[in-house]
Amino acid sequence: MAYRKTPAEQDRLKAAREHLVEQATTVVAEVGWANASVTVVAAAAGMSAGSVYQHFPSKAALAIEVFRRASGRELEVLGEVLHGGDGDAVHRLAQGIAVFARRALERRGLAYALLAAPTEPAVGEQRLEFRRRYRELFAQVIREGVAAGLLPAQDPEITAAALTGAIGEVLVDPLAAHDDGAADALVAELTAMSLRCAGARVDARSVHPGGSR
Amino acid sequence: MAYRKTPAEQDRLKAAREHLVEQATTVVAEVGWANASVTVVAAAAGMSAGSVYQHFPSKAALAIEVFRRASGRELEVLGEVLHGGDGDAVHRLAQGIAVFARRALERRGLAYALLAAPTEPAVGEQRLEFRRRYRELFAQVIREGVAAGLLPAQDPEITAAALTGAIGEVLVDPLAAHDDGAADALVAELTAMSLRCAGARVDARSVHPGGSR
DNA sequence: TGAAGCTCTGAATAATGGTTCACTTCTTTC
DNA sequence: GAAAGAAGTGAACCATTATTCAGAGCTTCA
Repeated sequence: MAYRKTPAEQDRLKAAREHLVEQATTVVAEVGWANASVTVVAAAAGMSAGSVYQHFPSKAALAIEVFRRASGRELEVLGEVLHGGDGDAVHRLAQGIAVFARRALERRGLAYALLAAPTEPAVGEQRLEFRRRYRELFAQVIREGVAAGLLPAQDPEITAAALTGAIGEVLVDPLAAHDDGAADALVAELTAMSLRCAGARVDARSVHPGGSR
Repeated sequence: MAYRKTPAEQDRLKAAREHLVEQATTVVAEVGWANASVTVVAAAAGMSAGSVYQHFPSKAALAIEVFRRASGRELEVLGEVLHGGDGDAVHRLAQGIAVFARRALERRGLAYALLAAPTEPAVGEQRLEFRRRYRELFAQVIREGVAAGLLPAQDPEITAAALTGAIGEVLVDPLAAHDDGAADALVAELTAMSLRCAGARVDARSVHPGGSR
């Protein structure tokens, strides 16, 4: 046997795969899923179409990886703020929504691709899956808030679903727009609305539209 | 000249077109946009694939017609309840949401296709367009409610967008599910949540989960 | 250095599904 | 009933793209 993959070679492959995923993410953020063909994505990553299949068994698999990574990051950040943050449940809820919205508005192309852009069924399923997870995160905080007497009795799953949908819908237009006027006002209004939605007594003081992460 | 389209013949053509649109709607409701190929839809309407092009210049045009009609009906019903209904703005808002949700739950397949099922870009654009219109309907009632002192100061456009997204997201799972358990509870909870969202003081008495239209 | 075995390439292939079109069938009118 | 012209048919056509694969070029190791 005259050839065996050396560790360095393995690293190189892994790095190439990484680079491919990153570039694919960029392409998707720029032109949307529909226009991100294998050839275009491969070219952006500086490789040929055929090489993509060295790293992924199909285009769908690559698309899923791109989606999961990007969405996973957001989910993680949201989870940290909602459950690892400080303050009571309502405060954390407000913070979480504000952080989420801000991050989205800072990466419009990507956020739009993840939230709304038309895509192949495989990615659509991921979207549903991740929405379910966002919902679960929200539901936990809401349950906590209800238990602490900060929020009125309600079905936390429904409010959580509503928040997930509401945030997405409120952001869609601003994300598609080209100017980013009034991002602060938007975030403040969205947060206030979300708190009402959950039944928190509106207390503008508990919201700090500042720090964007 | 030995042939001229007779009125009866024109009617027959119009009826055929009508039938095509209706059957296409049924097919879409049953199998989703993705599986509603021209051949399948044509077969359902009892005609050949080629004949579809007698009535529509392209598959996309037919899909758009199907979407606009079905969504248009819902928009109309919602508009009637929101603006033509009786009671104050808050009451009408609650009624509108309840009616919308109920109608969706009674036509799950169609509602799912209109609200969430993956589809070609042309229909996706229609979806955005119609969501904008739903939003506008909600925004008007909310403005009215604010003006009447029934709702707190807020950006009606944002709350309206939020309601649009929230209702859709809350319904997605139940629409996809096969049992229709607890539809009443769902509608009641959704309505209450929506009212909180708009900032109405929750008054369960103002909601009548009854009559489904 | 050279054999072995890998990665990379990109043109060829395959599959899907909308669209066309030569032909058949039906309607109208004289 | 026959000519003129429209509607209907469905198999062939076409466009688009994901996927494959034979060959070129590297990397490893004796």
